[in-house]
Amino acid sequence: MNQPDTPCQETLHTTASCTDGVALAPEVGRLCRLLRQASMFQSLGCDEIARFARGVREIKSPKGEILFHRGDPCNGFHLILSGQIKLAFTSSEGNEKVVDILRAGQSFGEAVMFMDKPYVVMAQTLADSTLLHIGKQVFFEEMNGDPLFCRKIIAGLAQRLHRLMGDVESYSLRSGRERIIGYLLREEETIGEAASVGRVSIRLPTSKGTIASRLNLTQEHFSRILNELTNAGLIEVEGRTIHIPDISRLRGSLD
Amino acid sequence: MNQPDTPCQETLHTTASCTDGVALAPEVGRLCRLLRQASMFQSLGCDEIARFARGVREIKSPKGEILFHRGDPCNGFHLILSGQIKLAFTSSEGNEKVVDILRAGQSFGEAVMFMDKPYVVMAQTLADSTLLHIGKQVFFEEMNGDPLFCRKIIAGLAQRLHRLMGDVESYSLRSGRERIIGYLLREEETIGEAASVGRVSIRLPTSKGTIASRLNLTQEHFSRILNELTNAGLIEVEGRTIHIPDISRLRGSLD
DNA sequence: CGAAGCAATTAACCACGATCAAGTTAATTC
DNA sequence: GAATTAACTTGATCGTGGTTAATTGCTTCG
Repeated sequence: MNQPDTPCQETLHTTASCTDGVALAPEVGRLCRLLRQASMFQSLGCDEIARFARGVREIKSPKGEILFHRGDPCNGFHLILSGQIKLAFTSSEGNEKVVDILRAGQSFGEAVMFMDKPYVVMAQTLADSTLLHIGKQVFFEEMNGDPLFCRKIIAGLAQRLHRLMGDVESYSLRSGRERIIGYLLREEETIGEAASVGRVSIRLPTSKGTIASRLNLTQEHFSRILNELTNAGLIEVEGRTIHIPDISRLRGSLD
Repeated sequence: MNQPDTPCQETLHTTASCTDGVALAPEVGRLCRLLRQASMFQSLGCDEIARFARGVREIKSPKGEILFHRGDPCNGFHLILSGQIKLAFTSSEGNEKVVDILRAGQSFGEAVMFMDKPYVVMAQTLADSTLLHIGKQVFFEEMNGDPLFCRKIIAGLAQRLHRLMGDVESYSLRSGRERIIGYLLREEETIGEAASVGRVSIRLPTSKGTIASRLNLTQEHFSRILNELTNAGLIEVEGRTIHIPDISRLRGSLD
């Protein structure tokens, strides 16, 4: 189903040491720029970030590649520079449940790293992607002296918990239709411009099947509900693009 | 449905200052003993814990009382000293979904506290309970100078995330029957002695309806499945006590 | 002691959403 | 541009689990 499992990895450290001591500076500058994408690194100075260099490696991964499976040991976490990643459970019967779909700027795997347990989900690229892998060793060392850095990490974990709680809530007390509408509205909020009124369009970030699974629905059921919403005049489907003629009406259809 | 919402609270600080400077010492000793129940405080010395005193208040709450509703502002977190608490979502139609059932030694509300957002769940006592409320102010101050303390908090959050992921997994790819069996096995593990073989008995921590909701089932469905399992000879139900004649057979029935 | 209230069980019925099976686009590859 | 595969849609059918409602203990309380 997927390409063979051979990520083309190369550590930033290696790249730097190939050139020489002097050439380290621009490398650090790049690392600095890249890591700053994650909120937890934003408060750090370039000199502090430089200390991460030896623990960071860059990963370029084509679409469909599996970054890790459930059960694999975890020795760091990932930060997405570009592309798209899905996290998913896979049951013994082969069923798959997508837990999250992540984009550039987001990170994953921290929680597991802090627990010294193997991964509970698998991660797979949904598009050609480049990511950074930050090794747990360096990371832990850097945490020890820096409570502010710790605070950032805590903030990140708390936010993730919050999101997951939202998922649990919608899985357990919202219908499929409600979950889809909620998804569209949220997607519009994050992608679209502020305070959109009236007509807006959303491009789905990946295949409908994957999004369906993310919402705990089968592809078929997802398709049917999209059809219902179309018939109700709430949306117009055009391939991967969803037009919403009147977003406030869609919002209103939730209650 | 419930008693009026008037928790009988009293700050440990107030209690201490009623007596006098000298009487503060034993109070701190008690606080020390109580807080140490939570893993995040275990690494702290009594002198450090003493600094929390002004931010901690003790809450005695009768069964059925609501500690907070969704939407209430959060200015600290709770540690259960005795009793039992449920966390639950409530939908606009009045449906309730129990997210977790917590016992003495466990804490809740940290994640929300770190995010400066209102509660997303409500908390209600399932039995007469006593808890400590630790104010966010003191807590944050104490974190600033103590990376090890931060590490403990991170560990706690990571663990909670892990648990929640387990819930999401079971909600989305296990059947009701599987979830119940899984629950019984986990309950046996935490309550029962190590490596039990053969016949064991479990006393359910609270009403079947509440546990059903925790497992994303209705009370009726829960009852039916318990019946099925009984007919299959896998369990024997005796009120709130579940006897398991052969626990390895129950385990085996999962695949 | 009986009334009231709550927890639990049981049964009949129903619906949401899954499964299975074709069929249709749409995107790749040769 | 035909061939192949993946993504999506549509329809028929089925089943898990929800809904409703009646019944039976089991407390609690007057």
